[in-house]
Amino acid sequence: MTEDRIRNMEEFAAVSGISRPTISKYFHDPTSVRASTRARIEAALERHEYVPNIYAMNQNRRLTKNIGIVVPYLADPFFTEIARNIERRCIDAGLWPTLFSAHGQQALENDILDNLRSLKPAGVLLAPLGRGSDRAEVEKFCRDVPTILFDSNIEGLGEAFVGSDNFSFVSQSVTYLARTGSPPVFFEMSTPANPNAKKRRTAYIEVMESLGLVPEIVSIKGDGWGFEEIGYQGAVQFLDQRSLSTDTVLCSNDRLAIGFLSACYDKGLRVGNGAGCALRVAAHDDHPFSRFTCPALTTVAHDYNAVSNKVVEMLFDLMESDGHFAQRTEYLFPAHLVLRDSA
Amino acid sequence: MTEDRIRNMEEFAAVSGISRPTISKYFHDPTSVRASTRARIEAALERHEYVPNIYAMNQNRRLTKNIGIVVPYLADPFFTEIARNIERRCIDAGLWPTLFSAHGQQALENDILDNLRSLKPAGVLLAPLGRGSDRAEVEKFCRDVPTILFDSNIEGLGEAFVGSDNFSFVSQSVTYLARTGSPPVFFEMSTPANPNAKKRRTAYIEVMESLGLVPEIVSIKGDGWGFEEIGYQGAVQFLDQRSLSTDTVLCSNDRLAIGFLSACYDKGLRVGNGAGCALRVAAHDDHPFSRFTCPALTTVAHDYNAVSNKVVEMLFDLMESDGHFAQRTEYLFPAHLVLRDSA
DNA sequence: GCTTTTTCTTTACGCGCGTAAACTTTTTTG
DNA sequence: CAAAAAAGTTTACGCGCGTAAAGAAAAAGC
Repeated sequence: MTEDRIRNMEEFAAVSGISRPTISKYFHDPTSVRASTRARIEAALERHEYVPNIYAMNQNRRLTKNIGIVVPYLADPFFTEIARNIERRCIDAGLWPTLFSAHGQQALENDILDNLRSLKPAGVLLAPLGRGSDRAEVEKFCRDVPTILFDSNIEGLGEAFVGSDNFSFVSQSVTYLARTGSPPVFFEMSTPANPNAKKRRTAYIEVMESLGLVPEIVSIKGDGWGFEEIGYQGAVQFLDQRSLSTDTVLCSNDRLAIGFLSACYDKGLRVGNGAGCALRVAAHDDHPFSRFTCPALTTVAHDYNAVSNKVVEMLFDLMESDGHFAQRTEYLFPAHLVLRDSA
Repeated sequence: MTEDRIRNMEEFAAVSGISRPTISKYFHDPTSVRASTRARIEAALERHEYVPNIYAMNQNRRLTKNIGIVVPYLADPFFTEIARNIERRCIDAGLWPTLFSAHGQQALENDILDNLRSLKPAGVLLAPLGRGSDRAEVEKFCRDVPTILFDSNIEGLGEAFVGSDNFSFVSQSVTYLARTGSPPVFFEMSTPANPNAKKRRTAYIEVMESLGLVPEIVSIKGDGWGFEEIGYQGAVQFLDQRSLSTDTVLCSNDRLAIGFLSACYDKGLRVGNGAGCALRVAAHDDHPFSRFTCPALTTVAHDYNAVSNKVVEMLFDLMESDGHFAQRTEYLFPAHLVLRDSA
């Protein structure tokens, strides 16, 4: 590697023997120049280390290669996992993804959308806070920036929505539980941050009734994103105050169940299927830690791969459609039951 | 809000009645202009929505307001938590933090450092993979970009290091365990990714010997960042093959302990202090989920706040010192014992 | 070999803002 | 209130690159 440091595209054009506009084309899309030219550029690239200045590149380009990924709460391994998948696919496609977390706060979500605007992203993948989102702000953002919603749907916003089918979750857990023992009560937060929770409640009622069973819901108080703690406290109350009408509990999501199981353990209640077990507990999401609860949690799993694949596929379509689809579409993926020891 | 959309600083200068260079100064630092001028600018800002183009801003500026935060594995809630703290403080200081995760992979860590270079960050806060890092690459990066290391120290790299004092962790856990029951065996991965693990092992030996006890270490195989699974498998082997010489296990970190406890549960071994308990288990880190293990995990906690405060403080110092300290300093914060039910 | 098509070169301008210099206005100071 | 200091205005140039237009060169087609 020669020692003369290349300062800009002009200089690099000089040492490579190719004109600057052609170099510019190359960096925009290497396949857009003739193979022989490409070879010469890449040869020069190995001799003289040079990287174009992103700021100068993005300044005039109508479309950058930036992709914004926004999740509501990164401390939840569920989102970390899905974000990781999406990030990787974007990188592989030559894009520049940036991950943001609203940390459960509306103000932060709004700030992120503001910042994102000035990043001039080619597309944004947004998993909104849900109930906690500032609908007007999100709506304004979606008008200005090509956005695909995932995980939490906000009716009518964004160019498309990709997520899991909440009915599929609940129908599988409920039918399994009802088939193998007493029908479940539904354990949830009374004011869930996430719209999926409401859909799961509705689905629970529907499925129970279709089985000729009487739905029974336990709604616990609690705000914020500390679901495990909320589940724990709720379980303590629930187990203390209540003569159980059934021995089967279906939690709205795994994180509530983690707290619930912890409370059961502390109270000396054995959870599981076998003899000597006082309770069965199941939930939804297949949280990365659910395999390590005591006992291991029976749950219904997202199709992580299908969802993240589809999100990215939609993103690419969107970029090719100039940032706008003729029609807003919703894609819902079915879930699958994961049997472990807790139910 | 008037409807004429402002396209650039020139136009905004016109409608606000202030010259463009002054407007430019204002956006660089609002306090650098006279209060009366600031008021006029901010009044105009409310009438005409205008945000300067970051790309054009950063193009010529010697120093951007970008801050890079790099962690080895974002799916570990420990890093999510500390990243959240740091992000918030940067935002409050008017900086522009961007979070990256190497997802446990060296190639990705290198990619991130490459990208970060072209972001021209004013500073980078780097928690390296550790053993998995490409030392040469990180070293080159640190020469070009003002970097502060945290969590994992790599000797000599970066302008400073901020982390927790591993000796403090281990001395507290070991002395507590030895005082209240049998001395602990040390349960760890044989080839830990993180340098902290090695320091904890050394500290364990040292503390045990200083108490006149014989150190005993169980090293389990396993690669990658799925510590819970590794801990689970390790525990299964350990519990099967081994006649326990002691009933007390000290895990190198909480995530291993989560797996360990899960295995104990599956094997019907009761963990805790009371009568009827077969084992005591403790660990280090105070992972956000440790409160919900069965039983709740006794552990030694990082001083999250002190660490993230110090990291950011160092970052600000670094920016004021033109990106370079005369001397590399290491700051180690003591940990504190968190007593729960597992030991 | 000649024409057509593709690719590259030359030339030129603009993006939105940073910033330096010289000058003017406003504020502070004694 | 005059002088000094501080803050603002005008003017001008540059950053590194995108990109359009016109012409030259190379590749492809027949």
